[in-house]
Amino acid sequence: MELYSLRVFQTVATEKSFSRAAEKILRTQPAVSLAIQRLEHELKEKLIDRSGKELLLTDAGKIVFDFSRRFDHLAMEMNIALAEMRDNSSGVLVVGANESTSLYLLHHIVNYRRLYPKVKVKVRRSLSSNIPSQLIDGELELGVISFDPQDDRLQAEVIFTDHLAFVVSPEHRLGDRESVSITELGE
Amino acid sequence: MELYSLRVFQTVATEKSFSRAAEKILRTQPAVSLAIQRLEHELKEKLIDRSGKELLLTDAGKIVFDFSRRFDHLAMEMNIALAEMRDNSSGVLVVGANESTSLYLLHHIVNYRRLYPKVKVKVRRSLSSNIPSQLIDGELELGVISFDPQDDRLQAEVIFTDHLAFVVSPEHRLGDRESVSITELGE
DNA sequence: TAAAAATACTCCATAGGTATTTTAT
DNA sequence: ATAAAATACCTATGGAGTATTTTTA
Repeated sequence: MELYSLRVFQTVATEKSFSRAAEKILRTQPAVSLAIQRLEHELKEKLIDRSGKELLLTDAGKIVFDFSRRFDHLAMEMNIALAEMRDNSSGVLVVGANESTSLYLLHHIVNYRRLYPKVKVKVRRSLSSNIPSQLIDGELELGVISFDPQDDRLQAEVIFTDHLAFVVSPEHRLGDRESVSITELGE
Repeated sequence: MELYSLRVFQTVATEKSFSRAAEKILRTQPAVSLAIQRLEHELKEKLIDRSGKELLLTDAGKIVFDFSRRFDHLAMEMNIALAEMRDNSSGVLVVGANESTSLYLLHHIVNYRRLYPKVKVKVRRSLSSNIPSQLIDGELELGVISFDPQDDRLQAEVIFTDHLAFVVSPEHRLGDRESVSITELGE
């Protein structure tokens, strides 16, 4: 059973006429007749009493009429729910990143836009060290950095893991070392 | 938007796969793909995120999924309501009538059966004068008589009005009368 | 590379239209 | 006799199938 048949039936019931209903839903009278017959056949119930002077609903017809209105209401409710959602899902998402990290961001933006095509994504070029404070200030919604921000007002998630190779001349002070820590490089 | 599309979407969402959903609803995978695309196009909302490893619903998808279940429940409720009604509308209707009144009954039986094809109508041939007491006893549901039963345990409704012509020889005692009352005939 | 989904195309079922008949008042 | 609904028949839209390509992990 489909919503369209119920809407046809609902129109016939309210208009109390097949031909007026047909006019209202922009169909011909035979199309309406057949739609009602199909619905009656599907539900295995006569819905309309065509015998009397004015068109009347059978007991089953009254039940179906009642439910067809409830189906309509539900459809309307759904549209409202979707409309409300749209107001919150269309807008701008500002992401902070710098030249090196934005490379790893691209793939995620592609995925995000598939999900929310209505949201405009803005990538703001920003000094890595400034990104945490900009997030806290609300200037950015998301930021990409290559260190742990260590701030419990922020939530961090690893999106990419990279390997850094340290290349140096054999004459250099660290030239014969197997591995070097980041802090040693800072010295 | 039709219930079928919602059911297809619901199946895809629960199965988390287009092909498994197709199998379940006895359709091919492309048919399911297109049905979802039509629904998305109609609602102007992406419903399913196909990018990730596992199939996920978008925000709109979650809303539609929720409503599709409510639509299902409503359809089920309607079927239950109709089933309950059927229990009360199938049975036997016993009508009492005699030879002369049953003539006028036929048309009403035809109409009644159009309304309630499941009810068996039995016409019991009965002496007119016995019908009121049989109705009171519950042996009959309805009776057709040609006089007012004058009993407040019974409800009477005129279903036909007839004219009786009195035909008599001109030699007869009442031969020259313009009109004759029923009581005079009884004398 | 393998799976799952999307696309291309073809076909056919069925909803809807036109013309007409039947029914009811 | 008239108005409304049902029926007959035909057409065409669009949903579903098969075959294939594209995508993504």
